[in-house]
Amino acid sequence: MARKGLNTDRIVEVAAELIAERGFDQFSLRELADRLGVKTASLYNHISSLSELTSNIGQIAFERMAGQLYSGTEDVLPFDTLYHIAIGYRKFAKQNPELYKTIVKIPSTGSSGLIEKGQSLVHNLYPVLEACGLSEDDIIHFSRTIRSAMHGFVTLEEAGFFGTAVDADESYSYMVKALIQPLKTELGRSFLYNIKCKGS
Amino acid sequence: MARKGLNTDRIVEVAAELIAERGFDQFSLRELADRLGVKTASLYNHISSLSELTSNIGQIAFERMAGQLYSGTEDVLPFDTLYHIAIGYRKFAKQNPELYKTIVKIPSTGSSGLIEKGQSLVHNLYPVLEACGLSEDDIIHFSRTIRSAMHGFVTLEEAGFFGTAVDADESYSYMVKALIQPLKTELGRSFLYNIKCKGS
DNA sequence: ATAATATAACTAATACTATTAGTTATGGAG
DNA sequence: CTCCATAACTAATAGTATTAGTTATATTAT
Repeated sequence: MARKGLNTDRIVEVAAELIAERGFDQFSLRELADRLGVKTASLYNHISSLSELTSNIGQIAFERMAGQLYSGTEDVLPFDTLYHIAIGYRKFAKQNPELYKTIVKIPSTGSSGLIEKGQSLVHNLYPVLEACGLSEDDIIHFSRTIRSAMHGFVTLEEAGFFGTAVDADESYSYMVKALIQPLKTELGRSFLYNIKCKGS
Repeated sequence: MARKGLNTDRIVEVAAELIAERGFDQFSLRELADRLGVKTASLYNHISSLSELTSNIGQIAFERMAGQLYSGTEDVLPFDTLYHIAIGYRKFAKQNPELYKTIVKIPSTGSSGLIEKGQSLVHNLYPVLEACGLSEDDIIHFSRTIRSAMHGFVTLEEAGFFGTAVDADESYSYMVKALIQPLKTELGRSFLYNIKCKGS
């Protein structure tokens, strides 16, 4: 009964480790407790439920992603930040498929912490988009667009919805450029504004 | 012990109904069996496992979506098919959130039936894209791009990742046009080809 | 029409799951 | 050194999917 010095952070950390190793679908509190050298019920002194724990794991997944996305981002030319984020996003998802799956499969509790961390992933886009002369609303629209595209792509790819006939790397590159390229030229931006001014 | 005339199709149908009503996370074989007036174990005469059942539900979700997407698509001008599919996709996802969630949360078995039905959702795009003069590869790239964008958008929106400050309808409209509009003009298409010819 | 066979639905049991209540022992604060 | 909070425990509950084995029914062949 000696105390193991357990705390919430350590539990979340080891849980993430376990999910990364064995897969989200295989994860259970029993296995987690085993690895922590403790009985299952003891976890409840530090967490309130499995779904809360899952949400916390999703949050640290986002945090790690953000860390990886923004490391060495200072050297990079402002505009290339867009590409940097887009490429890094999929890279992380491919390197940590089970962790990313956790985000996808989180029960719909609408955890505000998770949502904030998810949104902050593309925060570095904003100054660049401002510099392009996009309005506040357009910045939101574009941000949602590229997040949707990135998230949708890695999700569909991981789930096997893309065939193998055509290289997925190329498709991703195509998609990212189709979204970003127009921002780079006066011509493309006028295109965007045109879109904005037209009715639905 | 009188036979209830049960079969796999009916089970899947009622399961989908149950998920639509009570939510994917609340779904269980017990509740399903109850509604079918049968004991849980009896279901196994018709299905082989829960995950197989879930995959089947995902398939009929895709089928219904395709049905809704392509109903009255003959009247529509060829090019507007693109918009028609994009708008219909999100419309279905919003009308059947729990059913769509099923697709998202399906265990990663890589069911080939599911994958085919998912891919066929955008099949009607192909002739239109061909008519635009896109190469075979570009058609695949574009198809993956718009599927990613649509799927990502409805998933993130449903999960609450978009704030309420800016209307999501507008964002979706923005996204769809940003992807499709370039195909409509010689200028935009040359833009696309340009993208294709450049290295990554 | 009757007998044989396949199988739908059943009961009962297994092995898991998360979660809660109540107990014991430990580490730190006063 | 004592008190108190609480970490870790044991034991139990209610739920899950799944399997094995039994019984009755419906269909098929004779």
